[in-house]
Amino acid sequence: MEHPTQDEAFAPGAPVAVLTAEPIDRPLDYRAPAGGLAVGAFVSVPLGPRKVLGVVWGPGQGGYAEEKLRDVAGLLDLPPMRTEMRSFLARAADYTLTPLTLMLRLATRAPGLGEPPAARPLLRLADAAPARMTEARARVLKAFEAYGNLGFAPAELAQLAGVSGAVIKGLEAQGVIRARSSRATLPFRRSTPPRPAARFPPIRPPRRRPCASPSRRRLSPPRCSRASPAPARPSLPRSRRRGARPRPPGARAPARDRLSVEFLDRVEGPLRRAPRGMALRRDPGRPQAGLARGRRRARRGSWSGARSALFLPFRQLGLIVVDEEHDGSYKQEDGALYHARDMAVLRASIEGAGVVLASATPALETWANAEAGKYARLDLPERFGAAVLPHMAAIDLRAEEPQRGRWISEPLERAVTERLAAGEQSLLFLNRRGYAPLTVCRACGHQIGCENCDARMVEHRFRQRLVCHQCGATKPIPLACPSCGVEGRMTALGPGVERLAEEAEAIWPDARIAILSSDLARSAQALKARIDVIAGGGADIVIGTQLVSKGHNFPHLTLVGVIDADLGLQGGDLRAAEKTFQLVRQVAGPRGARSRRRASRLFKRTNPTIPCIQAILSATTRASGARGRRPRPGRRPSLRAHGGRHRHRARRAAHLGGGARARRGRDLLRARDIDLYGPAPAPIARIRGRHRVRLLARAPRSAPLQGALRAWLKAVPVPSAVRVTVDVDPQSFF
DNA sequence: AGCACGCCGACT
DNA sequence: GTCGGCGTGCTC
Repeated sequence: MEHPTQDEAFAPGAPVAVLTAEPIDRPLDYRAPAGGLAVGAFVSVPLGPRKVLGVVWGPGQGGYAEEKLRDVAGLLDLPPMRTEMRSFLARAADYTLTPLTLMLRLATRAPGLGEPPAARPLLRLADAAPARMTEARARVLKAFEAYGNLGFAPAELAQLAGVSGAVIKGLEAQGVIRARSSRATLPFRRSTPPRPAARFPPIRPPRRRPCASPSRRRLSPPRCSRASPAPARPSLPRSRRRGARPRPPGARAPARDRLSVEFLDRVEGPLRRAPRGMALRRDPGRPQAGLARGRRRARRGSWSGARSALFLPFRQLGLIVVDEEHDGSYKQEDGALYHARDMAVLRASIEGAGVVLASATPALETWANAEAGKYARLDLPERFGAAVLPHMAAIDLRAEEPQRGRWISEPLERAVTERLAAGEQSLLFLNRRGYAPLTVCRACGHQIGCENCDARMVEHRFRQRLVCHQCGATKPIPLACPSCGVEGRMTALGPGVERLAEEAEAIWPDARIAILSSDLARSAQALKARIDVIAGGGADIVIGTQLVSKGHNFPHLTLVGVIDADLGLQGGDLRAAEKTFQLVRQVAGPRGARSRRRASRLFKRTNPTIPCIQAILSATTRASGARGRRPRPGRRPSLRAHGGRHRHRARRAAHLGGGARARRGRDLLRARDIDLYGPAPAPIARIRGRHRVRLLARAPRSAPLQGALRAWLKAVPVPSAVRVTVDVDPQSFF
């Protein structure tokens, strides 16, 4: 959608298009109130029985009976959304094929904007049984069984149980579930205290300003006013200047003293024009406090934050730093499927700002962009974080296969024993939570799966339960086979970190062994504390999942053993190799610099000749593992269809790929050089009881991908119950 | 997010 | 026929 200029204004009574943050994928028309409106203004508008937040997006679109238009309810006391931000949201929505309203929601979710999340009490199970039991009601009760009677928001409960809101409402009306305000007493589901109720900004009466230009406030001068700031000074985020976060020795953020002249040249230009900066950090994985502060600060200066910081209303943005740009948590995986790194690049280009993508292990696409000359590559001076390059070796399991039921091979065992003797720390990395990924009956071969998902249940020995890693459902470990009834033959197959720890305890009974796995901590804080203790030398052998790579520094670590690194490389996930490479580098990378020890890494795998492993082993420069591994694959958007819980709908979802109209859709893509594969059942064809299929497209880099996909979505007969989501650049192909 | 509508199967 | 239960679509 074209944007009018910021100065565009609308007379009282004129139809204006207002974009709300509601799930309607276009702006709705309203009448400008007395006093008129400027484009970009934050307004409150009536929608059905409610009043919702919106942004004036342009002149009325028409197409809706003009006499039915309702009036804009009020003008919010906020600076209007700038043209750059509107344009950013529109282009981001366009690029990711996300409804524009969803993008607006991201930009307005910060506290201090938008409606207060109604402090509605949470629903808990009461003692009453429903008068009539139905399939849907049983699912709700089961959800309580699986997750505990913790209290859920209505929508949350509906989602967990896989039912519509109507079911929840019905049960509530019968007194089977009851609302009780207990938000604050929940032990760890919610880490934030209840929020104050009144957060809706006061609505001021419309101003008498007929068609004048919108309020162009004078900003108070920035607090640290320097004519020509050096990049590391006012431009870098406050948290960093405060030194709130200790930086690992291999830090990759621009450090003032060490930046190359070239870097200064490139960065100073934009900063001189617009001396404000934003730094994106990896997502901490829990709700961000302080976004309201971020909003206020962003208008005047700099801010650092996770993905959500992308949508803060900076003015005069000069530089965006994306720290650890390769990190997977920059990819938002539900709702709007965007990659924060790419959106940072987009935003910077709209704002005329510079971007620094910082990483010791760049993502493939970043590497390619640098190779292609689209990005300038800046290598930090070698001595900066220059660890002695760690020694790496592959263990060929064809020769060194451990005994059945064991996963620590001879050479790895010897290496760990050596480290133990030297008083150094070892890490055994295995990306599988729990004790064993598979529980089978030795009598009949039956495997225990989740009832709601087509996934196998994972044994968690500490919890003494089987857990579904897709939906979280749990059940006790059965003694007798649920299929054939034979007792005592249920067997745990395959390794998880818990089982690996068991093996390690048997081998090294005197060593201090610690497991680092996200499900073994009660809260994010507890987890952090635990990691700190372990990293500080509290364990001799650390057994961990990918959690260990999340930016933690293990100064005593000198050995990393990757258990079954090859498993991830042979699955359907084409990025697995890249991820493994990055992970190992992150964990054992230049961080050893401080201790000046040589870190060695051992790959335990069956076939060390696979190119990725070769690349990792021969890595002599920071990113060479990414070099020359395979030709650029072009772009591979993934399309997923959720068919709902009914099998016939799932089947209809699957027919997205067949039929006459679908064939026309396929031709439409092929005409633009885009191939469509599938549909195939998703690797886990059912999650939470919902069936899913997936299609994979392959497009050359030059193809007009978004337009083609949009046309395809229009041409293909998508049944109403089927939801299709498109991920333009998926991180994994699931 | 909340409500109205209309479909469907169970019961009168 | 009717009614309760449920998913779906609409909201300017």
